[in-house]
Amino acid sequence: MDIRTICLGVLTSGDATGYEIKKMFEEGPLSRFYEASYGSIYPALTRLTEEGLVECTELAQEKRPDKKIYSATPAGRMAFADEIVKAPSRDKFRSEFLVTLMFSDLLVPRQLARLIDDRTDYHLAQVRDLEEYMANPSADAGAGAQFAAGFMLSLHVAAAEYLTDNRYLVEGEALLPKRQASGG
Amino acid sequence: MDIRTICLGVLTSGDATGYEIKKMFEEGPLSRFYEASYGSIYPALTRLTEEGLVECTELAQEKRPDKKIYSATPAGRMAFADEIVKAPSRDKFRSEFLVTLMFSDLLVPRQLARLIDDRTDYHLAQVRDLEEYMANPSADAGAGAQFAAGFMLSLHVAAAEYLTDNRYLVEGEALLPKRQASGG
DNA sequence: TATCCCATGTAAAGCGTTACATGATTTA
DNA sequence: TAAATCATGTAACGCTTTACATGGGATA
Repeated sequence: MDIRTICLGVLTSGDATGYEIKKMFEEGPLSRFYEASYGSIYPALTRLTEEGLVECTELAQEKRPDKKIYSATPAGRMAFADEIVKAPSRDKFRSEFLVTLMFSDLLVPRQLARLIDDRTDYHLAQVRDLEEYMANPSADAGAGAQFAAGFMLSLHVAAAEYLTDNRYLVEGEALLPKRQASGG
Repeated sequence: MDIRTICLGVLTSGDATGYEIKKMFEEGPLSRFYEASYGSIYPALTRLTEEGLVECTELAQEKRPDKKIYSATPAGRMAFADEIVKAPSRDKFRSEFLVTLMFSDLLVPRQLARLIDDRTDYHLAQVRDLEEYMANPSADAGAGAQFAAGFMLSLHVAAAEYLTDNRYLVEGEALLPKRQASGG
């Protein structure tokens, strides 16, 4: 599913400008499992308009570019409904952190400890954010958004716990490479 | 970190052909958090060779293309060591599944149930695979590879559990949209 | 006899980001 | 006075996939 389709889906739930859609990719549940830049959002909206899947109402503003408010057309709603019933593709996950850990024997103990500390803090920060979100869900958040947020929350909890409980597996080796080799 | 750098890292741990490197991206721990096709691997190896970071020994074979065995040079090892100490970029995670769930009100209950069933099965299959890997680690697997596999295992366990325990949150709404709206 | 495994590689196309261009208003 | 917010958009570049090209041997 490309950014264009996600934009269409967002507009199916309510009118928005390109700027506001960018915000949704930066904050809120969507930001946890999708990213998009202006360079993909604005061209997507232009193309969706050309294809008749969304409509654009321009709102004149002084000292600023006109605000372009997009909304899904009936054709757009149908096109998105057709997309959403398709089987979703596999999750794409790419982790430089885990690659780095696979080669952690090239790091000195202090670097490795710092790496794992930082990553643990990151997951815990996500946990805090998501718990706050779950406690005070935004008004427009449906059951799906909350479910997705809860899903991500459980992953971040698991990640932080795993790192805390198992870091010794790599740190032990980093601390004692010579000793282990000669101690057998 | 691009595919080229990962290839260099793999060759730092042992000689391999392009075909074998592709296998590592399809099986083993690396496959759980990185993907790569021949179209990126072969050009990467060519470029690494041009830059003097890897060396190539051709092994003549009958009725098959010559096997090209690549190995990291001292310069390559140093270049990779420099890369690996850099702070890894944030994990990239993109989930069409979660996007679909955010719009689950557009699905009929049977479609939604099927979607969640399939995804739960997928995570449980990954759990089985990873548990088997952890029980019988391949000979070349270092502590880092096992740590990474354990990390992914804990994520898949958490995902499967979350789906099982919380699917009612979205399925309840899909089953009773009219009733809830009129039930005050 | 069909499919998978081995083994290499290229060209085109897709999808996206980054950096640039513009500029007033509010907040720290 | 520096930075963030609002607000749009384009062009160049980067990275990767997909599809193509080639073809024998082993396995089911």
